[in-house]
Amino acid sequence: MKDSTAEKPANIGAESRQDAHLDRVFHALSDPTRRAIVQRLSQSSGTVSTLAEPFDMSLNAVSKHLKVLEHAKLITRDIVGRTSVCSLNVDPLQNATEWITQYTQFWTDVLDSFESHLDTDASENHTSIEKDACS
Amino acid sequence: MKDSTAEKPANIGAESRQDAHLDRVFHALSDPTRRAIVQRLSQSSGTVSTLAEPFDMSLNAVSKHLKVLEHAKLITRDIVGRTSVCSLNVDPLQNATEWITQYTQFWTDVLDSFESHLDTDASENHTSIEKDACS
DNA sequence: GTTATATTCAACCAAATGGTTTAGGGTTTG
DNA sequence: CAAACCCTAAACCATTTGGTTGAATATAAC
Repeated sequence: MKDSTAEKPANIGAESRQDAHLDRVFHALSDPTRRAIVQRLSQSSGTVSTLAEPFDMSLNAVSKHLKVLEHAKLITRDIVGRTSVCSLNVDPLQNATEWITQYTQFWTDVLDSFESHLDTDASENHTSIEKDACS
Repeated sequence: MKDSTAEKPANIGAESRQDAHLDRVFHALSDPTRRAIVQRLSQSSGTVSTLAEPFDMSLNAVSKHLKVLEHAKLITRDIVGRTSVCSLNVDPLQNATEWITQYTQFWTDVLDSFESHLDTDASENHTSIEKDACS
């Protein structure tokens, strides 16, 4: 249901460009301050000091967080006068969800068909996967 | 479709349990080795040595990665004999996508209606958001 | 031109991360 | 029992991270 020719099995341990970008995106989202900034920017663009204002930390710290987000291409900057206006870019967020749903969707599909197949059983934990362990 | 009363605006900088869990999930996914493990586990459960085999690193390193995934509740372990069988748990993955799509979905909706509103214009960059900068 | 404002850069620091090696605890197997 | 096997624990190391402070740069305002 996906590509089957373009994806080389690849020696695990070699890291593609795409992978490196996902690294940065997920890492950027792994910090509560940065997630709050993304949240905030989803409503409107903002300058650095505007974005820094709600947080109990130095402006420089927020500036660094913004640089992390920028490096992950989650935000773009627009320098206007002496201010730097940051805007959200949702592309990497969609890449991230695509990566995740590749696996969640698979399992929800499988489990849906599984449950509809024996539609009277009460499965107490239908999210942990046991399948065939180490064939 | 979700809670709307339970979410307090919260002093930014205070971190809820939910947030701390998202921290761990996103952090867990920010490493290519761990993502490869998740990928691998989405097909079948596996023992630690089975999971470690494709990687060019010590077993202990993989063991640590698994502990990170376990701490993020992305995997569960089932100790059988002297082996530890790891299985994927998709719940946190769904939490992560829910958090992300909260913002991507908003914008794709907005931009969809925007584009359908002036349905002849060619917008060259409809993913970077500029809106009202620092009202 | 001087001063205030907005932001970045650089140096520094403690703590966490990702890896290693060595040792140890259970569990099978001979 | 002894030896091999699977895995975790602990100590160690280099690098990164997330924060600080202080100086530097550039624009705006006076």
